[in-house]
Amino acid sequence: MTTSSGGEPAERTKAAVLEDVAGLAGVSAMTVSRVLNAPEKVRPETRARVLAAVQELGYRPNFAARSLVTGRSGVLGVVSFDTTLYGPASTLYAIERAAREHDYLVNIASLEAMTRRSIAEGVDRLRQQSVDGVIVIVPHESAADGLRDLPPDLPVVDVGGGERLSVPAVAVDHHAGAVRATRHLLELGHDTVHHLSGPANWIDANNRMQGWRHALRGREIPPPLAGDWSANSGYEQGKRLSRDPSVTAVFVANDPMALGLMRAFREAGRRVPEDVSVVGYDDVPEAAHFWPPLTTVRQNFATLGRQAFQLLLNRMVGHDTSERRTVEPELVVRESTSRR
Amino acid sequence: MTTSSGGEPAERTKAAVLEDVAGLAGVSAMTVSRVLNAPEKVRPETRARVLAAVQELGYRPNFAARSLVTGRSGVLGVVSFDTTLYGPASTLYAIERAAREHDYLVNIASLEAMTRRSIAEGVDRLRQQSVDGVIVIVPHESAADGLRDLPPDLPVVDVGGGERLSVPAVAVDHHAGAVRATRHLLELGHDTVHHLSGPANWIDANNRMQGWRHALRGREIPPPLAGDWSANSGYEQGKRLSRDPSVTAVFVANDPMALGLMRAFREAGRRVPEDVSVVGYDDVPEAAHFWPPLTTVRQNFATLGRQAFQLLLNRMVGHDTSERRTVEPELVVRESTSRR
DNA sequence: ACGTTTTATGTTAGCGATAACAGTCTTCGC
DNA sequence: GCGAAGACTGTTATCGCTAACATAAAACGT
Repeated sequence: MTTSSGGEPAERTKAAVLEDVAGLAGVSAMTVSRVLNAPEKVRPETRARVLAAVQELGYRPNFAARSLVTGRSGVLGVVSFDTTLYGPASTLYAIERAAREHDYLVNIASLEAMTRRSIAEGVDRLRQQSVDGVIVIVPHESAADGLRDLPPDLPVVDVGGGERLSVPAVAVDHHAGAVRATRHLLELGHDTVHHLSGPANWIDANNRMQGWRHALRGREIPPPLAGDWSANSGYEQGKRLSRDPSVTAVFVANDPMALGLMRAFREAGRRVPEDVSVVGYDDVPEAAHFWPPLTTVRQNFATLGRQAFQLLLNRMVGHDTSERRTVEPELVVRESTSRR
Repeated sequence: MTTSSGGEPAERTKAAVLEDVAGLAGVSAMTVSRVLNAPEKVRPETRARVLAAVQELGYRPNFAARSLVTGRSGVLGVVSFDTTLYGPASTLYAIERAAREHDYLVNIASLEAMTRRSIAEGVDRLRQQSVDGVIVIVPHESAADGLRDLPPDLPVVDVGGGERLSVPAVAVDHHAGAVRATRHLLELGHDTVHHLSGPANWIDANNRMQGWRHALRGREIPPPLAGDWSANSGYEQGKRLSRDPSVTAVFVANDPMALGLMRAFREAGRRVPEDVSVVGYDDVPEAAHFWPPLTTVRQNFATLGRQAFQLLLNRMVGHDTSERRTVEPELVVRESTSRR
């Protein structure tokens, strides 16, 4: 496999390396390296010659070698739970785009479970591949713990992972979002608002529930139900809720569950929004076409992702801010809510 | 935490390297390397000592160094267009899981556009980071071209990228899926079936359209409409279609568009399924809770992703098969279709 | 003109790991 | 009991690149 002593220059057998380019251009390897990394330090003339050689040989720098000597890899990692869910998927996508603009590649590590262990393990997997930094998208209580004892030398940024984090973080202000959703229903004249929450220990679920509670202060607060984010769980809990004739308004913690819930109500003969108003959360692209079109709370995942990347970039160049940024969600009123 | 072995100088300043571990364990670096890569070649006793040293120093192998010498990186790349769409997201997720089981990490490169250029560029981005192989998820006509002139040394597998590909590929048999969907409607007594297709030049869209055409042989084939996969486009085209009273059955190329279309029909006073039957495609998790619950064609993205990874693994160990595997979709009958 | 800076390129020395070969030290056959 | 095979462990020699220093050539000031 090695270039045996053959007197002829080995053709396209092995990928060209720096030395080959240097030879062809009649310069030293170092000069080639400079052309690639700091072109302004090389005379235009030489540069052109080198570039031509690069072109001719189809040379591509060996990433591992460069990484070995510079200590940077140009890759950043994203640890996420279920990249199939709308939120994480959108965030990931935004991160990837932001990263690309800065010439970073993105490595993903999705988690089997959301436990302290598995988060640490995910970060570790990435770290072994020497990523330059990690963004963690784990909207679960366990995130805070999982991030507690990380190697301090690895820049980490969290997305949507709760309050008391030891690292820079970006999050959507779900409390505010929930308050807006709930107030909207109250302002329509409903005496109280029921709540279908997300699964226990999910940060988003908790924050939204707290926001709902907060907005309901001074009123009767009905016991919340919990789903698992799926339309199916919304349907199941919806069937239960639809048996209670006093229910006139429901704030559902995400859109798919709202969809399921509305179906259950409809099947039970309760019209939305005439008999009961429903507000969702997320504003998935389909929400505007649910039946009826869903009033919901829009999260700007693109901004979230971009901000996360920015924060990570800051951390990577040294700024040791433990900054925490917040993205405001927005209520989108459509036709699933109406005056009492 | 760290061992409280006081008095030791220069702790936790630099990450430990092989040599450090070797020193602590009283062996050579090579032996440490062996313990990590071929434990059976080291006496249990020594192995234990080394492992203890690894533990104590919190040693992690330097990926770049290893990669430089072995020529393998343990990373594979996925080139995809829009990882926000249900299909690609699910496929990506499945690939990631399969990869993890085999200790591979996944690098993603999403594309700005689907052109030959941009695909080549995406593969290139990944290649520069020396991925061991690439899976391309680009369900567009341009994929075939984009994959034509790839470096032959890089293992590449395609997912859902059309017929005449120069690389191993996995794909869902959309033709069959569309035939099933269309036949289902015909069997329910509809004279013909209208079609709302995906955007031009998307492989899936074309295949489904062809399947639909095929199933309609010998009958009047109404001119198909085209959307852009979004619920919104389904709504717009639905409005148009709902004005034609002769329409009694529609096969829609994906579920979100079907959702939008059903909304349009409903708003136009045409009941689904009493007046018009609708079949979607994808079976997104929400489809069962649309109103009415959507009859659709289920694609098994998990299988698709797993197979893609398998194929890539084969190619990476040398098997130069240009194998092409097919995954069969399945019709799921729910309540959006009924007898004429 | 001359030393001094500036600019352009070359040299040397690793980065941290593993492959390949080279020793030791056992173990074993007869 | 002694050479040979085997089991472990150690010694180089890279892998491809870039930091840091060294050198040669050009530009500059007075």
